[in-house]
Order: sequence, then C-alpha cells, then structure tokens
Amino acid sequence: MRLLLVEDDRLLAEGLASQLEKAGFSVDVTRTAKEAVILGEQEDYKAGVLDLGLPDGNGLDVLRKWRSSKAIFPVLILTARGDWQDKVNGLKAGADDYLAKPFQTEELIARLNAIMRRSEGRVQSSVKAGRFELDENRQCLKVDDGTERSLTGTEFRLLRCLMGRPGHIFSKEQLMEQLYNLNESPNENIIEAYIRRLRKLVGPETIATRRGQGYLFNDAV
Amino acid sequence: MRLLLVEDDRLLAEGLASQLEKAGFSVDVTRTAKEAVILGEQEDYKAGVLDLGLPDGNGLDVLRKWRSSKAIFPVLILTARGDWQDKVNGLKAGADDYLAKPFQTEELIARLNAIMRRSEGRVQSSVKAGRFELDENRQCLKVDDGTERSLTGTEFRLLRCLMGRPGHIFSKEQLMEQLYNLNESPNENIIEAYIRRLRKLVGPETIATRRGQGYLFNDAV
DNA sequence: CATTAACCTGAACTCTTTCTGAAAATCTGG
DNA sequence: CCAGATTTTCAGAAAGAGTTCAGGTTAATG
Repeated sequence: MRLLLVEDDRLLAEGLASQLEKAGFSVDVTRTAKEAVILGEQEDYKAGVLDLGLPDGNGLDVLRKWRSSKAIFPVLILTARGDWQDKVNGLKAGADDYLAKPFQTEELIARLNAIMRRSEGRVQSSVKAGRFELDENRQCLKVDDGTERSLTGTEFRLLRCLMGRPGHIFSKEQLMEQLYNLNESPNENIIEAYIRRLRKLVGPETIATRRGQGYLFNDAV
Repeated sequence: MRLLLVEDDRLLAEGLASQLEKAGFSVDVTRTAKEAVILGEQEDYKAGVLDLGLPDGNGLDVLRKWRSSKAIFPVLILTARGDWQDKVNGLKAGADDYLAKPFQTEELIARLNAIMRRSEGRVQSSVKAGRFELDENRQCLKVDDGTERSLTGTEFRLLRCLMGRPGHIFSKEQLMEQLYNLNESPNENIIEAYIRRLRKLVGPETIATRRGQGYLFNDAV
C-alpha cells in the first residue's frame, strides 16, 4: 500500500512517515503543493494525507486539482485544531476524512485504514481470500485450519496487495510500486524472492505465475 | 493488435511502448509528424496514440491527414495538462479520445481498449465467438463448459485477431502484420505453427484453412 | 495422374523469464 | 556494539515462450 504524505513541517513529516512505514505502508513525502499535485496524478497511491497549511499554496487547491484529474484515492486532511472552516471546506472539496492537530499517530493510522477500506468497499479490517485471512492489525496470516503465522513487513504488504484482489494479475512493476516509494528501488528480483517466501507459507498453487504478465492470488485454492 | 505511437520524447515513448507490448499490442513508434502520416496511411493499425507536441509539425495536422486518407483507425491524443484548446481541436479534427499529461499507463491502456471496442462496435472487454470467449484483462480463453485456459502473448494476439471477426478470412500476411511490428519479421511459418497450437486449444474444426487465402474462425463450431 | 505449391507436424533450438538457495547487507532492539 | 531478524543481491538452474527447420500431407491444376 503506497500513500502520499503532504506535510510542510519536516520533523513531523519524517516522524509520521516512519510510523506509517512501520504500519505497513510505503510512503512518499512531499513538502510543496506543486509537487503534491504532480505526484498525485502520476503515481498510483492508495491514499493521501494532506496538511492544509503549505508554504506554496493552499492544500485545498491541491485536493481540488487531484479531484479534477484522475487522482481518485481517498484523502485525509490535517487541519489546525478547531479550524471548523477548513474542515468543512475540505470535505466539500472532496476529502474523505479529517484530523485536527495535534493528534496521535495511532488515530491517523486507524482513520487511514478506515477510508481505504471504505474506498475498496470493505467493512472489516481483514482481507479474506480462499482459505486465508490477513489480519491488518496484527500483521498475521490465518489459515482455515486455525493455524496462524506472523509476517514480516514486506511479506505482509505484498500479500495484502495480492489478496486484496484475488484473480487479478499484478505485474512485477505494479507490485514494486506498491511496495516501495520513490526513493527506494531495489532489484526487481526482490519480488521473485518474496513470492517464493510467500509460496512457502500459502502453498505453491495459491500464488500463480503468468509468465510475462505477473502474479495472481488464486482463491479457488 | 497493432498500433502506432507518435511521441517525440524518446524516454516516454520507450516506456509506453514496452508497457503496451506487455498489454498485448504490437507497437510501432515514430517521433516525427512526417513519418507518422506515412505509416498511418500505409500500415494497418488498429489504433493510434498521438502526442500533439511534435518537433516537425502539429499533431493535429497529422490527424487531419490521416482522416482525409483511408486511415480510419481510432486515435487517442495526448495533450499537455489543462490545454483545453488542444483537446477541443483534437476532437474536432477527428480524435476519439484524449488524455492529459501526466497520466498513468493503466489509464492509457484502458482508454485505448475502450476506443478500439467502440470502433468495433463492442461494449464489453471480452470477445465472444461460438463456444468461446476471450478475456482481455486476464488474457485467457473461456469455453462454454466453464473451463478456462490462460494464453501466451502470441497465442492471445492471434486468437483475438481471428475471433474479432468470425467467418472473415485473414491472410497470413495480414496476421503477420497484426502480430509483429516493422522491426520484427520472423519466418511466415510462424503463423502455421501458432494456428496449430490454437487448434489444439479450440479444436481443429474451429479454425478453418482456406488454402491460398488464409484462415478463419468458424463460430458455427 | 503427375506436379507443384501450400499447408501441417513434431521436434529442436534460442532466448527470455522465472525459480532457487545461499550469501551479503541492512536494520533493530537490547 | 552485538545478535538476531529481515531485506536485498547474486548467479546458476530450470522452465517457458517464440522461432525455425525438415520432412510429410494435402489440395489444386492442367
């Protein structure tokens, strides 16, 4: 799950980014409205966090530009405490949720997960596919037979991507995009390596290869 | 499905071409308006992607020349962001769709498929003929009895060509043109070889030979 | 009915993509 | 700074897709 954090305050941005990453997201950070608009349109984010107070423009304009282009990912806006006007305007401009500063990172993460679930039409905080269930809170994989296995961060992110849309073919490039942000670009073989690890967990049949196209999660077992 | 990409920026062109090829198209790329006009008139493309900003002429002129000749394939134009004038002029000049830069390749592919479907009078993203159905997203072949078989890239492209017009005779030369771009020119026996493979999938009766003329997909089974 | 060109067929070959196991590098908590 | 866990890289093996080839069949033609 890749997301975009638009935050002017460098310190806050870094702190948030690292916590979000710990929570299983890959995060791109930008400090300017200009860059935010471009990134939002070009990259494939699953959600955005937008601070309204930016040095080079109003955050609401960023949001409006996203909404008038094809950038349709859900957006959570950060407002100064008690600034009701911002909140109302933000929701009008197409925001999906808001959070007043100061806030606890836990709450931000919870709300982010919520708007992402909503935008995918999910209700629960877990992803089910075939015999498996992915627990978003505990980052672990449950099998039908009651067994359970905890996942490393990368294992979890990759599996969530695949299980989020069983039967759909994800190319290696797409998976790279969801797993890593703009600053990271490991060897593409990393996907193969992790697919291999996941297959050891869910069985080789469950993740199918479509040579030249990509990988898919097979929920028919 | 062969298509023509007219794009000045070499880097963008290469990236797009490789992704389009991954999506099952065979792509010719040109950087100049002059060559674009000639190729469009001479070759048999199923669609065109036209960047309006070209070094040696206006993309709209290319489009007009195509339209005034027999080049009637659907065309998607790429415009600079928010350039409404270009967009309007483009549609006036006969474009079938437009996309503002920057864009995601997925969207370009989706729109391309859409204008191609429209130009063939199709609505769904699958081709049906006889007992068979070709799923464009998953590159697989479904049979009436519920079975399903995924196809390799070349198998898929060839079958799509034949199934796209059941009963119509395609010469080997035509099939070669649809399967390969100007830079590739394998032995013509390759068509025979693939026809054989397809017959193993759909049954020998389903693809008929018209000796000296070509092959056709027989949807009466 | 002999000739010829077109087509079919199976296998071999090449090239690319993916798999695999292990080692190296990096990160993290103590 | 160390120890363990995790992430990343590497290089060779394996598998798969694309292509070619040689020889066998078939259909058209005079």
